Amino acid sequence: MQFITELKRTHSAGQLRGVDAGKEVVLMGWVKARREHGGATFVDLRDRDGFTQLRFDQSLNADLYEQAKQIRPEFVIAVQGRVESRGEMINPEMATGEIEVVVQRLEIFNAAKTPPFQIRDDVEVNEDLRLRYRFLDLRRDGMQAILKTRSQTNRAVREHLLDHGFLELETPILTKATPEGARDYLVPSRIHAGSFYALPQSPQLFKQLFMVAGYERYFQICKCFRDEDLRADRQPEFTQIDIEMSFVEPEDIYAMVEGMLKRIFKEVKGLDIDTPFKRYTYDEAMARYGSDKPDLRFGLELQDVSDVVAECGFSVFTGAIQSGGQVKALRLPGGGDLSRGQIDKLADVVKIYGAKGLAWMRKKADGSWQSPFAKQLSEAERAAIEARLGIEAEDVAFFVADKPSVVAASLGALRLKLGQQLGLIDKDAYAFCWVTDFPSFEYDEEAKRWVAIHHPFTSPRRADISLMETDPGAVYAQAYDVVLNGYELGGGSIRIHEEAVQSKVFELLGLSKEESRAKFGFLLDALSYGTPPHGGIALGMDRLIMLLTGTDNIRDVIAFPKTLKASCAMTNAPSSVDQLQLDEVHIALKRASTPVEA
RNA sequence: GGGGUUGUAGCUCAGUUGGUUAGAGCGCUGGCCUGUCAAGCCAGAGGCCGCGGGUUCAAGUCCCGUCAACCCCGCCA
Repeated sequence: MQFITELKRTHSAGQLRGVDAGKEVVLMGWVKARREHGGATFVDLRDRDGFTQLRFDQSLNADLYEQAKQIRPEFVIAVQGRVESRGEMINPEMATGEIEVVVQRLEIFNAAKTPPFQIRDDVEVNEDLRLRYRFLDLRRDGMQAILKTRSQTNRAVREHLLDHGFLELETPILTKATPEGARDYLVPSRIHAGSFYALPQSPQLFKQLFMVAGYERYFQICKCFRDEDLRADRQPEFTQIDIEMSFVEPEDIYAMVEGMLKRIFKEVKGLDIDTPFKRYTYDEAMARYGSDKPDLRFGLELQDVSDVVAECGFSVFTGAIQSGGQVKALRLPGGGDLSRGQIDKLADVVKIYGAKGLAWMRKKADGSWQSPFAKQLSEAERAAIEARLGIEAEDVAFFVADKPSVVAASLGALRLKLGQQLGLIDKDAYAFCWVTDFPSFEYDEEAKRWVAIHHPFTSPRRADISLMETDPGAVYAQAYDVVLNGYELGGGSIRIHEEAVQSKVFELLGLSKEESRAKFGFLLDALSYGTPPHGGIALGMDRLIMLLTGTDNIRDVIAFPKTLKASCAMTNAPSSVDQLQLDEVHIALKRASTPVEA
């Protein structure tokens, strides 16, 4: 025995071809399948490269044939043998199908219990079981392909940025809690009783300080942490491609990111994507798509009909307009065959986003309207709506009347729902765009104060700086998102590089001079010691991999993800800790916690 | 914090208006088979119907609670 010390693996399991016939080889890997034929046993041997058929033949070696009978799926074995052509028996379906390895020597490194689920892509398995046995799930071809794509993407990012003069620099994981933004993950300090580090929500300030320090072009592929509720595309810890550049304006960032994404798609998918990307201002995206991350793979744009129905007899419309709202519509060409039941289901969609209801009309073949509110409109008003929306016979149009944020959210969601339901989305398309000119601030009704929409270090447009004192809601930011197929792939901004402007923003956000000093004194100091104009962007690596691999679940692209409740099904993190550990970090629990099995 | 879906064999699921002994495919175990291709044929084992209450003569099925996973709203500078 002692195979591993005597013999080295000569080939991977995906490597051998017809021309290799006659070679003596050593393969090591996992048993994917065993087919017993009474006198001959075939074993598919898998490694991360592929799989190769092994043959154990009773007539050639009876002892070995008996040994092979104990082999089961997922055993890890090593074999030495001779590559033979399969002659007439070639399997064109598999890469190594021209050959098989006739085994002369076998060693079982490790037997395997019957796995809790079959290791194959075509067997559906409950996700929580997959996550509990993630080390088995990750053996599946599909998962291996995703993580290989992830590795290739990392490589393409690094090569591209290094080629363009960026330095890959690291920033702290143990850092300072921030008053703005997402909830922080906290780490108690042992040495400083009662004090806490926070895990970074992003390396935002550190990368700006690299610019202050004169590094000019920085990037990092880094973990970020946000303690907020999760979604299909959100994890508590996620990976970001973090970029910052000095002496730039937004156009420089756009060009750089477009070049990088072009390279990624070329190297990873072999696809040439079109650049430059389309551009929409935030206001335009919201108006036309009801979203700041529009899915441009299909049409169904929204239309404002407020002016047309302002004087009509339908109080749902006029009431919304009179209280400062609007009425917008979405025309569905050929939607006339939707049933009432289907329309009711669509009404449920808009209600999720706060719409009180979904008004609709259908233009029948004879030109008349079928609609719950048709009678409330004059003939002229109906004609004006038809003209505005371009309604033709057998079209349906949907209307939402409410305040603008509700109209956008609900019709935007309805648009996506219809796009998916009616198969309007080309699954192979990659529709990129930039969304630019976000508002800088919005008023938080609950907190009764202004908050930054992007982050407090984002530079307002220079012309808008004076508006900060008079009309903060009218200030637009030099902020931009890059959007792909309805996902926010990344976002960034030109940063404030003047201490006076930064102080003004802190003031607007309700931070006193003392608080500003306490929380961000180091930043204000830095801005006072020679700071270049600078800006950057961060791209969500996990979402990028999702789009590159065609999954809609972020857990599929993370090797060891958390569940929706932010726990790890495999390790059972988070778990309780010993009293001693708590004492060391000066923490007393409010009430005795239920011990969690670690 | 709120709304929704799911939970039955190792896995994926079926299980009627509440009614006899809870089924299927895959997997597993054993047998047969020398050219299979994530084989085929035969046989067998395998069930806390998520958990706890309740209604009922009778509950996998109805009701209440609870746990877990998932999807969404809020939240995510």
